[in-house]
Amino acid sequence: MSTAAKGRPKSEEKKEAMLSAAADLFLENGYDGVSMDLVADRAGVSKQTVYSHFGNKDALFASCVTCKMEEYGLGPALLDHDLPAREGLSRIGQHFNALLLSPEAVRMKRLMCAHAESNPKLSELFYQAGPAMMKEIFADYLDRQVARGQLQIEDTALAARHFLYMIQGDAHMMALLNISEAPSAEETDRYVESCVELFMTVYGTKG
Amino acid sequence: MSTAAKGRPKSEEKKEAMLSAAADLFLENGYDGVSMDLVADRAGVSKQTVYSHFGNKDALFASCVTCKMEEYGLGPALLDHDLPAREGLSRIGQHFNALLLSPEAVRMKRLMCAHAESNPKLSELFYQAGPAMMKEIFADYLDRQVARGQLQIEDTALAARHFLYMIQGDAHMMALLNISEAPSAEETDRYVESCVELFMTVYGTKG
DNA sequence: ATCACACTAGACTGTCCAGTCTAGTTATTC
DNA sequence: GAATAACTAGACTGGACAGTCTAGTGTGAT
Repeated sequence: MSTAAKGRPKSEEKKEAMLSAAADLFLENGYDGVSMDLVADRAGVSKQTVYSHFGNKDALFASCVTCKMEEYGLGPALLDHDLPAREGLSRIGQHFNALLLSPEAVRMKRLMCAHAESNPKLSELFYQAGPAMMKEIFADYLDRQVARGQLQIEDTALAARHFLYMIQGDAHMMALLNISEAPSAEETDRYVESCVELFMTVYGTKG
Repeated sequence: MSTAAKGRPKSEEKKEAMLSAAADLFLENGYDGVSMDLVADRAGVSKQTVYSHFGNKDALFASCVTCKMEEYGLGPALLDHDLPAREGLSRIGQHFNALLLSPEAVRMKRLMCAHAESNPKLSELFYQAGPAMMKEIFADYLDRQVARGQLQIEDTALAARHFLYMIQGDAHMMALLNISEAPSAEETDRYVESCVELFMTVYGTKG
């Protein structure tokens, strides 16, 4: 039963170097823009080693995505349930926005869109670990605020979508499309605040 | 001055066949997934003719995008300025949503995202002719409704963003990522209506 | 009729790249 | 120290494909 393990074991260190190099390259240059030779080179490893660990390019790509998704999973500690709703929403909105606009997240989304047709499993993975997860976490937050009497919402899942999708707005679209004169951080902040305002008008408790 | 035009002129018909074939192929298979041989074949034309009309693959791609963008430009006739605001918004929202979810629009956006880094000119073209145009048209619509006393809005450009980006929501994200169990048409309709409702709560004139 | 150019069919070049193979080296276990 | 398997360096195969070239055939303007 005990794992036999005769001979030299595969190096976990090298595996990580390969994953990290490959992820960087894929995010920067896209799937087609990266050759296995380049990955091997960048990871300081021979090509054969890449194949011995991952089998083929597709599998390497999939491993990179899975790995990145696990990294992202650790992020939802930024909810402060005890703040007044308006401040809490504002903080969440700003953080969420910053996450969406980070170069890595933007590149990841581009990559997932590009291969959604040819590789729907990966884009589904991305959707579940990203947008769907965020939606769920935020809906829970809203539930708590309703319980605290800070908000008045019938369907918190629906309200969560209203808020999260509204907040993405122009800034996200422009980042995704790499538009040159993107709105400044201040403009984006102000937009987020306007969304919070709007949300509170609709879902805030009166008085 | 008059265009000299000696010899046989280039066939406009063939040019259109090439553009149409290439656009279909690019939208279906992405830039890297299409070879010039395939385009020539599909257009019923020899490869040399493709090169003689477009010079190289990049230029062909650019022509396809420009062409598609011109097609899309003709769409904003669906605004009925005389309807009550609630019905008008509902209609616009539904149309806008249907447009965003059409397979062609989804593929175009994927393509533009994928090449936003390597070809920002094209994605900018897309942004201007697509989202930016829509935003402008819709803000104008809101201005009119404010003038008619149907809505009460300080900043119509801001309100337009609120509405249009909120409305995209999950359905658009899932279409882009090719998620298998997309929401049904009824669910999406209901979501759009909920956005209209929310918008009217904030920006509708009382009583 | 003739010039000029578009067009065709297909061969060809050069490059890139996924994936394999080889021969030798190094680390790990028993 | 012998067996085993990971690893390296680099050559190699085979296929795809952008772009060019050639030689010949339409086709429209003057």
